[in-house]
Amino acid sequence: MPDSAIRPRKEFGKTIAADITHRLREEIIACGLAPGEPLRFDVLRERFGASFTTLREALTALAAEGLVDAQEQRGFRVAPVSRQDLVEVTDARVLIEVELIRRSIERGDDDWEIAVISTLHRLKRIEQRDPEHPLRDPEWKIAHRQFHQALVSACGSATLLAIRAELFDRAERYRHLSANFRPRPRDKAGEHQAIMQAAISRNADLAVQLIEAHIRSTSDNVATYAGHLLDAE
Amino acid sequence: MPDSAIRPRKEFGKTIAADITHRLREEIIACGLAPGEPLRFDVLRERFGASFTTLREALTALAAEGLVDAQEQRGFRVAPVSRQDLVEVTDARVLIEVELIRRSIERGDDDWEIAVISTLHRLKRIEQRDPEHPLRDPEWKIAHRQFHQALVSACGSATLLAIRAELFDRAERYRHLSANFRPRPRDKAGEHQAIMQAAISRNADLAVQLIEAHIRSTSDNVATYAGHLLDAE
DNA sequence: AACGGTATGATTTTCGAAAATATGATCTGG
DNA sequence: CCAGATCATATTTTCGAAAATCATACCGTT
Repeated sequence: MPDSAIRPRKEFGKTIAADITHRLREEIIACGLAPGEPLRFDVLRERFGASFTTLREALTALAAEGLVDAQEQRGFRVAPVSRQDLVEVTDARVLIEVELIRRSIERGDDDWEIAVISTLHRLKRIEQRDPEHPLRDPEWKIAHRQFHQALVSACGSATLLAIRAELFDRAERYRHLSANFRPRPRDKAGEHQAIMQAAISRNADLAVQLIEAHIRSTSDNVATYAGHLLDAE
Repeated sequence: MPDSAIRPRKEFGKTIAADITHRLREEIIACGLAPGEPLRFDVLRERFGASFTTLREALTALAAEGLVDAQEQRGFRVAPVSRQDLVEVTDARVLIEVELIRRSIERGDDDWEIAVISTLHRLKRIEQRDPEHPLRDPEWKIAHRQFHQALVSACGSATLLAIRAELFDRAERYRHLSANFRPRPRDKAGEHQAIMQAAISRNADLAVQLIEAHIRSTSDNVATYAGHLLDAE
């Protein structure tokens, strides 16, 4: 008999701290918490319904991921954004993602091909349904993330995948930052399609070239349309 | 008047949590806490003199760095070691360090050259003094770390430097693991000297080649002399 | 004896109060 | 009127007790 008739305290079998970490991460990436904004415990306590120490644990984890800035004895704040940081994240992503694509193309088996094709398929479906503002659609965000994840998933290095994931999150925050000012999304569907085809046909050089262009053009877009937000800090 | 006549509660103006994080990191790297060993709070509480939540915060931070393994609802343990992990860390280090050396050689100014030369000088001094078991000498460890840090310090990317630092720590733990079984340290002094010269003379290709060989041979050494520790887990 | 379920003890996880520290306002002497 | 010290308030940081969860030994049934 389910005596938890009142309500489930946490999302899923995890700890509350892990749950809060996840929710805070999403909120920071989506810029629901603005870059540089102070993260006061009273406010967080009310918003997330957890105690001081649990929140502190979550913030510490996010600080290690580069999404939160811990200022000793003076609390936490959302990691600030800057042109320099955007350039660094972009460069690091290119360096690592290019390497992982190469390895995945070399090592990927049938399951990998299936994952790449099916995640792209789902992404295109969602884009057809509502082609207007993809970043505002949580489903699109997840599908987009999963497609790029699938591309590199066969690289064979959990270590590099973890690093890649952190950089992807940091980059996604910048995309959100510019989403409100960008007039209209460019033709991402075509780019994704081309990347998929290059990967599946094991054309590593082409895939690498396309991925690098994809990452850099996204970054340029952010710099163009959110530039005024990057200098102010 | 120093009324803290009893004793200073923490290392330095930092928070206790940050201090514990630092001490725990050092201890794990030095294998004072063995790979895979459970990290029970009662034990840690006694050893480090901090409360549950403070320790929890430190462990969470180290989990994000890959030195601690967090098992939901079942506590923490020192991150296990394995051949696979050693290979991953080595590969990731080569990928990143090679890139950072290139950038540093391209961008490094006079101060960078001075830092490289002087950190190597100090390292050699310490090696002369006691050439036997360098890893057991805390001063050698610090000097060694600072030399390698100096080499890449001019790369211009704080993001990549942070990633590099984490990987360096994880690799250093493997070095400690094999230190007890390695008959005698190979000629690291010569290797460091050659790397320094290649860097200062701006011979990027040579420096990259030497660094890669340096990293890989260290890793091979670990696999050879600590192999029996890597399969057991 | 083997199996499944239950109670017991050990351990982790969470909480809110209390201590420590920073921030900001007020006062004093120059 | 300004600079520096002093106090009051706001906020973070730390603590140990209490709740939740997991591991294990025990017991009854087949």
